[in-house]
Amino acid sequence: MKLGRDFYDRDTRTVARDLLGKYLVRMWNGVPLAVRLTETEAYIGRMDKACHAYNYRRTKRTETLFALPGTAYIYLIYGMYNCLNFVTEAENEPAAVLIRGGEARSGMEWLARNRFGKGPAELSPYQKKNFLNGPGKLCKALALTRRENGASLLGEELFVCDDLADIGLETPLEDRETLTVHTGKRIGIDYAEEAVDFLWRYYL
DNA sequence: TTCAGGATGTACT
DNA sequence: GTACATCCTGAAC
Repeated sequence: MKLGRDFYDRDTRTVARDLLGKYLVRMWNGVPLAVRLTETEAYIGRMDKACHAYNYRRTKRTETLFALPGTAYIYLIYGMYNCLNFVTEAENEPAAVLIRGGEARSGMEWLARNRFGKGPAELSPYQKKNFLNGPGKLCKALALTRRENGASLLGEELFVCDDLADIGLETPLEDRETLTVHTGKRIGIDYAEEAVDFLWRYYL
């Protein structure tokens, strides 16, 4: 089933946890690229110094964080990489889940081409091991850039579902096993004072 | 396998 | 001008 607005319209930490094991689907040249989500982080503007919209700071960049839940927030980081987030909680409550990592489930040809400019068979062991284990890597493989900032997650082009049958594929048995969710401190936010210790990173 | 260093552009002070 | 929710390469071990 495709996740609807109600899924995103909840506490951001709950959404971040519940997204683990779900499938992010990106339509690309008429083909579904599907990634099983394995790592997420929560960012909550009203109380979190690590959030771009901390204390409701509203700028051109953070505007998307104030949008309806179920909106994609994509920003440029370090001048060359894009990071994908899902906007959560009520409209005008700036919060989102950063998508930090996943595993390829469908559209491997395109994912590999987008990521490394070559086919899956040509990838080195190192490239396979580090295929989608980072927010910039995931965006590159899915060809997501700031052009998609503000896009809806409830349409046909970009969405999340809990079963690969939703895109006409079979869900692997291993994906049906009980999930073990780990929590930890978020990555790369050393500047965020007390918020560096929040255990708002979730991973399988 | 780990580490240092560099790439690169924009948002915000 | 400074920092940034990152990633890759090459060298050392």
